[in-house]
Amino acid sequence: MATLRIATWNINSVRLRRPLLAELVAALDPDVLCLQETKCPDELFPLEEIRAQGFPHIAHRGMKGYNGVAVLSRIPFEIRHDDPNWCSKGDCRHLGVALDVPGGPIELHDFYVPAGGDTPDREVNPKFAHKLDFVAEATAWTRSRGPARRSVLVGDLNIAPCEHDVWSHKQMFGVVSHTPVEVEALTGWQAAGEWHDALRHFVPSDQKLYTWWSYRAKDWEASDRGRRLDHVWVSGDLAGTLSRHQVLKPARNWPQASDHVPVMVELAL
DNA sequence: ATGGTGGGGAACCCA
Repeated sequence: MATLRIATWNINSVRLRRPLLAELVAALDPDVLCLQETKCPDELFPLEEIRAQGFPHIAHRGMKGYNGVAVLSRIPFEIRHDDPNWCSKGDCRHLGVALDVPGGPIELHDFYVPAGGDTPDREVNPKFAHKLDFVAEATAWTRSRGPARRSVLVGDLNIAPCEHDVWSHKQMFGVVSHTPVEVEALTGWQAAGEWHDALRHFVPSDQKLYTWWSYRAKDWEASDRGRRLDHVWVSGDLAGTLSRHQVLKPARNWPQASDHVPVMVELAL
C-alpha cells in the first residue's frame, strides 16, 4: 500500500449517525476510522451495516448510554487486550489495535478522554479529577513503554493545548479544556511518548484550528467559537511519512451533525 | 451570572 489514511471522529451516537458514515467515506476515504462516544452497548453495535459500508474489520468497546469507542477498518488488525483499565472504571474510553500493514504492524490507539465537567477544580469537581487522573495514568503508561515507535494515537482528548486551538486564549483560560493544568498534562503525555502533533505538523501554530463547535451557539459558523479537541499524534519514526491532512468542517453542517467534525491524516508508508 | 442545544432513554445522566 502506498498510503494509509487514518480518520478520527467523535460521532456522538453511532446508531443515530451511522448513515453519516457514507458522507465521511465519500469525503475522506479513510482506511481506518476511529470513533468515540458511540454510546452503544456491544450487543447493539450496528456491525453488519458498517461492514456493508466498506469496513470488514471492526472492533468496538461500548456500554449503555455513555462513552464507547470503535475502530472501523479496511485493513486487518489485531485487538490489543493487555492495555490498562483506566482509573479502574471499565468505562470504554480506549481501544488499541495493531494494524497489519506492510513493513510491520502499526499500533493504533483510539482514546476518549473524560470531558471533565464545568468547574476546573479537582477538589470540588470529581469529573475534573477523573480527567486529570486519566491523563496522568496514560502519561505514566506511555512513559513506561518508552518512546513510541510505528504508532499512531488519535481521539477526542478533550483538551485544546495551543493558543490558537481555541477562539480566544484569554477568555478560555479558565474554561475546562484549555486551563493551564490540562494543557500541561496533555503536553506532558505527548512528551512522554515523544509523539508528534500531526495536525500542527500541517497547520502553523499561529493559525486557528478547531474540530469542535458547541451545539449551544445560535449560529456556530458565524460565532466560530471552536476548539481543537480532537487529535492525531504519530510516533517520531512516522513523522516523516505525514503526507496530507483534512479537518472536515462541512460535517458540522450535516443534518443531525455531531458537535465534533472528522479529522483525517494520511501517511505515505 | 446565566443558559443556551444535543443524545440516551425514560428521570435525569452526560457532553
